[in-house]
Amino acid sequence: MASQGHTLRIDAFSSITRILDAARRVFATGDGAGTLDRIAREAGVGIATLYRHFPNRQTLARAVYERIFTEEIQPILAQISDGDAPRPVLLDVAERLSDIAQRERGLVSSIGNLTEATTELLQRSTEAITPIVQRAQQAGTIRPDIDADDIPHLLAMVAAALGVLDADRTTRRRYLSLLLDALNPAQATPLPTRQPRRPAKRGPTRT
Amino acid sequence: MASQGHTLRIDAFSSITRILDAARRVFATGDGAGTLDRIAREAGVGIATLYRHFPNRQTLARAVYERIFTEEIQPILAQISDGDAPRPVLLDVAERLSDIAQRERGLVSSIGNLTEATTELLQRSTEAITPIVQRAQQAGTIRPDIDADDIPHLLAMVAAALGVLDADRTTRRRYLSLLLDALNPAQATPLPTRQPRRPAKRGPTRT
DNA sequence: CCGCAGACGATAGTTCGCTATCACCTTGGA
DNA sequence: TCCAAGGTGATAGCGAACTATCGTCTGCGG
Repeated sequence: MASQGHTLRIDAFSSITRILDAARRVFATGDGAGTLDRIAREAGVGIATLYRHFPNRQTLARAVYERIFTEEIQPILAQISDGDAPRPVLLDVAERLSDIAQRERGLVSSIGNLTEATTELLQRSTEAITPIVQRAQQAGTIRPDIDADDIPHLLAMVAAALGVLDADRTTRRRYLSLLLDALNPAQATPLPTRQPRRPAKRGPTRT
Repeated sequence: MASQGHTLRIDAFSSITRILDAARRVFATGDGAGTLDRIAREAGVGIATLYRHFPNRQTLARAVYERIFTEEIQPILAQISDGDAPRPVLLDVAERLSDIAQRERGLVSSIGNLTEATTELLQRSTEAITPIVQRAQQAGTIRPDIDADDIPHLLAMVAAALGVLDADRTTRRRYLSLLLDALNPAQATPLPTRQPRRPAKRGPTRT
């Protein structure tokens, strides 16, 4: 991993970067069954180097996820201004998180617990989230008994579940809307309508 | 697995049962790293027999989960009478599901996507869930734009997230309460108060 | 009660995640 | 400029998930 006990030597930094790039490509290809050996080869490093920086597959996957998060989600949180209404911002974040989960199937299957990983990443942005929650509460658009620390959990929970559900956009909107209504029961809005259904399965029986 | 194309021979049925029992014990022991080899040994069957019935670890884990679900959750759903208020029933189900997830760590880590697995199991009980939702909607305690088919997704999502969160009972109550408020914004109740926080983590940087 | 479909255990083999070792090369501070 | 701290690739090895094969045994329908 890249917890800098001190500064990284530039060769190590370069290895890590190339491994992450290769891992992102390989995880995105196929169903996520790509071997670590292949990632090392595509990165142009030895397998030992890969393991030196990322002790196991899950750690590597989470590091890739962190990168994607930093690119796609952080900027949204960073650019919140005082004028923004909280509801669209939260909805945007949740929607993009579920986009990522839906798009990066292979990656997600190597991450392990997606909800947990997402929660941790969102918690680093507490400074960005806290003020918008507070403003919304003063404006009465988020119930007062919600704590800013709840938001990462709630967003991660919904986004992870929706991402893996491979739900269409309408269904996702539906559940996101429900979440936001939960945050603000006083101003609940009608839910988008539902889609069809799927079949059921079998259990072990004898007769 | 045990999709009966026809009837199971009793020796096969016995093997499956013993494998499931052993798997449950082994998954419950330690962190869930127990080998399939050990499960086969404890079940008193050959490893080939295990693989014959359960093509991989995840399938086996889900079969064990299905059993636990059948024992602990199905009865609750089956015993719903017309007099029961929906809120406590849904809360009870969600709470017990998250109990299971919290208790069966090792099992859960082999299941893969817990939300998905739980949703599928709950969907088999649609017949039990539909009427209580309808009654509640007539009574005005569940918003009319919720569909009974939403309930499995919502319960599974919350229960899976809470189970893995290793949250204390208060925190879990808090989020469950929030879910129920989402179902019925008109009668939202105050949330239980929050607990402390945890630290943050490091990202890969160079300097 | 007989025959056979089909379930069984043993065993061998492949792949992949992960650990360990080691001689060699690069970086960056002194 | 030098040199040691530490990063690097190659390689060997282990354990576990899974696949495949095969000769044997047994439940059960006829």
